[in-house]
Amino acid sequence: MPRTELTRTYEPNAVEARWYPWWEEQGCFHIQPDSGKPAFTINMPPPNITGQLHMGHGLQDTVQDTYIRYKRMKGFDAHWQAGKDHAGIATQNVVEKMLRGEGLTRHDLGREAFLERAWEWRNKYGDIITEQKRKLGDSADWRQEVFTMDPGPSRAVREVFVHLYEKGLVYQGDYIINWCPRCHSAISNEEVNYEDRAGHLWHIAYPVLDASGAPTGEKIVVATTRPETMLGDTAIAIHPESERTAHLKGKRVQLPLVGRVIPVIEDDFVDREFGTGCVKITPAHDPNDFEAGVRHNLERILVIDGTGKMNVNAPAKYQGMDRYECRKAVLADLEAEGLLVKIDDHQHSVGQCSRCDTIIEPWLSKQWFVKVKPLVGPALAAVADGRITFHPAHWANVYNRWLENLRDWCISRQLWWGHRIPVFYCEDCGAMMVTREDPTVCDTCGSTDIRQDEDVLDTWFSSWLWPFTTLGWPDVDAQKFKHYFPTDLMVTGYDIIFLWVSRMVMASLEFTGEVPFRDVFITGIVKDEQGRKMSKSLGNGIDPLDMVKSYGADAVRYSMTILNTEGQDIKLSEQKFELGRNFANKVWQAFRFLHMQDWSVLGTDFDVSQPRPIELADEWILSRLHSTIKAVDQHFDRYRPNESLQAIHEFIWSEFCDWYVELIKPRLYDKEDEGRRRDALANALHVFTRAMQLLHPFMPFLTEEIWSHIREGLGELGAKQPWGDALMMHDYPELSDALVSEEVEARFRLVQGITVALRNIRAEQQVSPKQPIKVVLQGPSEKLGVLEPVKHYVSQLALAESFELGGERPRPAAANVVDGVDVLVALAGLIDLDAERARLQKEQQRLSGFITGIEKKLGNESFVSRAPEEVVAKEREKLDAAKLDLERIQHNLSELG
RNA sequence: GGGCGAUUAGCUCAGUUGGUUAGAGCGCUGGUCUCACAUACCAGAGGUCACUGGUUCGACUCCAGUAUCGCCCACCA
Repeated sequence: MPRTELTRTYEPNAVEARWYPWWEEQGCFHIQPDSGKPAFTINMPPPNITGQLHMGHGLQDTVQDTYIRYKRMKGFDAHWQAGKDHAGIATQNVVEKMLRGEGLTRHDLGREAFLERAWEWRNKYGDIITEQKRKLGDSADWRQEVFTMDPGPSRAVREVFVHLYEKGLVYQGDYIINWCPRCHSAISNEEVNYEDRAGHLWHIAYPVLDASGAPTGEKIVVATTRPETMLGDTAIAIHPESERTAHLKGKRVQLPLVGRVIPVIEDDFVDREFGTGCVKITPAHDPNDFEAGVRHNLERILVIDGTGKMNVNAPAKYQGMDRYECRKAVLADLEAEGLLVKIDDHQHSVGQCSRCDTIIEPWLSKQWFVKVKPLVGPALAAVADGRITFHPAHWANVYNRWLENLRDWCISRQLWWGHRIPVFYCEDCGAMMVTREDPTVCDTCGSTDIRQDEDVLDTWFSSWLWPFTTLGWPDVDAQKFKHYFPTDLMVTGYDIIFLWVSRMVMASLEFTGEVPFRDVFITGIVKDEQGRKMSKSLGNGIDPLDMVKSYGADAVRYSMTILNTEGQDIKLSEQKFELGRNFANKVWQAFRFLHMQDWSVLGTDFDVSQPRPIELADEWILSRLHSTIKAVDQHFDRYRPNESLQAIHEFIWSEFCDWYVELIKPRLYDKEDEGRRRDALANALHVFTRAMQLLHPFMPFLTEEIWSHIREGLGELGAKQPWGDALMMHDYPELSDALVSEEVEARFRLVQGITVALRNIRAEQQVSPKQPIKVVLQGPSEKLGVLEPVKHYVSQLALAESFELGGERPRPAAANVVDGVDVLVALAGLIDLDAERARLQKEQQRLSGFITGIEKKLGNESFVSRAPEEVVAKEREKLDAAKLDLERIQHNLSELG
């Protein structure tokens, strides 16, 4: 049967381009809700439609796809729910930028036309990121993809808003929110990034007035980092029990530059020690001051508008100035009046908009909020009682702490792109209506003059519903919802535990009564080589698509998986992808070797699913295979896919390639005996195909390619195999405990030990690898008995021309001791006696130290009496074995003279 | 100010419930272009597990404290 020739090294690009479309055509990714299979569901964190693939996806998609493929092969109806996020602010920014290029603003277009442009943009560019994800091999059923602004999720958002409103959990009110003067919108606490900045603390003197309103000459000094806000001050606060400021109680002061007379109030939020002990109060521009204002019924004067400019409430000369321009002006004017008494350098944290980095203005405005307290308790309970488990577990602390301190969530955004708030106002009577369907008449006065709230909802207001709205909720009878919800696994970085994970739990419990997912796999963050976050501004990002092109998607997946050790951030450099490329090539080479054998010997009844253990090497590799299967499953179960892959790597590279393949070569090359050739090849193919199945979830392209060559190689036989066409649809190898044998592995370890000892002698004595050596083994008969049937393994692996068990000692000889067996190499004339002596002496020293240690331990009465019996017994065994080895070493030393 | 994480070989990191005089990859040294693979093979060097106490028969592992680094949270006017 003719076979396609394989490339000399693995070339991933062509392979990957071939298999992805084929999988999609074959429907390999399709969900099967009717199959009767149990569901396994992961909800893919929906990328923004403005998103570009970055290494965070490289990491997280790899983890998710690996689990999806693993579970699919394990017989689950694996559903990786894909979707995309409309990304309110980000998208609106992009579209507005595009408009600016045309010399337009969104206001020029008007709301409707603007939204049309936004949809156009979404339709044109919104799928780029999912196209990129395909390059990684993501095996999602893309037909199921959902967009946050699709009718389904939109209906769900509205349902949820109305539900919460009816329950009193959504309310509107005037509060201090984080305002971005560039986005012209409120944002939530979680969308503000704080950064320590060097600033100033300006000390300003406010003249004190007497009862008649005349200046007493006394001044109160307050300190501020934002002098421009003083224009909106409506009080000065002191601590009620502070002696330092007691004399100011009940006084009034005149606000400089403005002239307003404002009271001194007493409030214990003031820190007595800090600064002068006096605080200026600006209720409209500071959250603390706002609270104080509520307590003391103070006027709230907004002096900055939504664009960051001073408004009509500021004195005329400042009106229209930008807030920072105004700051300068205010300072200059205070200085001129002699009221600026001190300027200190001051380090303080400044909030910035996470979307555009503009400095946030705490700003009083009317917004919609979610009352979160009632949602927190159930969310905490779900983790506390184990319905949800974090991996690693310590992230539950972060989750808990955040929830415990959660403040109400500002959900209204002054944007156009997003889910419009379903609140309607009657223009005639002012009645407010919050409804599931758009009202046409006012339910209070019957007027038809109705206006919808201008604002849209925070993007996260649709995201927090994602695990169930993607599956059809609020239609709780939807097949997908019933079959796939609650989902099984959530994979994400620790940076969005607050923004997303905890909110999904709250929402899910409130609206479905169920947890959204059972396990949360928290990955580290991908950093650059120096541990810095990858960012555009630093230019230190590594583009996953470039890496796919240079090293192959499987290599990227391999490296991201293997580097993803629990709880650690990943320090990434391009070089790290060589790990994956090299391993892919190693697997390829192993297959090339099998591929170039004569497969016609397999006969017509060959069944690749059957092991064929004929001799020790076969039994050993099967035992190792099944030990590996067991380990892989266990590590998957404890959410350590890196260790699963490590185990597979070691099995293939260090065990299959380094030992098994080397050992079956003589059998494969046996011209005389076709049966021997067949058995060796059959078992090797059996083991190798199992290994490909194990590896498939991690490296799908490579393994699929190899399987296709196996299929081709088997010709008509291929069709008879119990597996389908696509490797990815195969069953995962099942563990067979019967094939795991510690006794077999122990025997093989002796072979390995002796082989290494001989190679070591070769290296130390600088004997060319080509030069055959004469070997004699001396030792206990049971050990020699074990070796008897497989001594050809050793002579083959170490190139021994003769190999005697229990023969006469050659003199002079290089010697090594392995597990009580003397490994002696006749090296007449060639031996470097000094090197040999040095090596033996070193070994002697090591053993003596070892023995002393154990003897000390065993000499300790408390150890013997208190340690478990088996531990003591093990120590005794170790001691005996070491003593035996030491004796032999000493004997060999004396033989050297 | 509070919390979390890290500290193990030159580098990047493993080390499962305390019981091996500590493991891997990369790098390094020496030897091999051996008919699957130099993106490889063979052999080897290299660590008082940050520090100090404690618990224990026994600590890289558990406890307390210290130091250094990193991250998160917080209403430092």
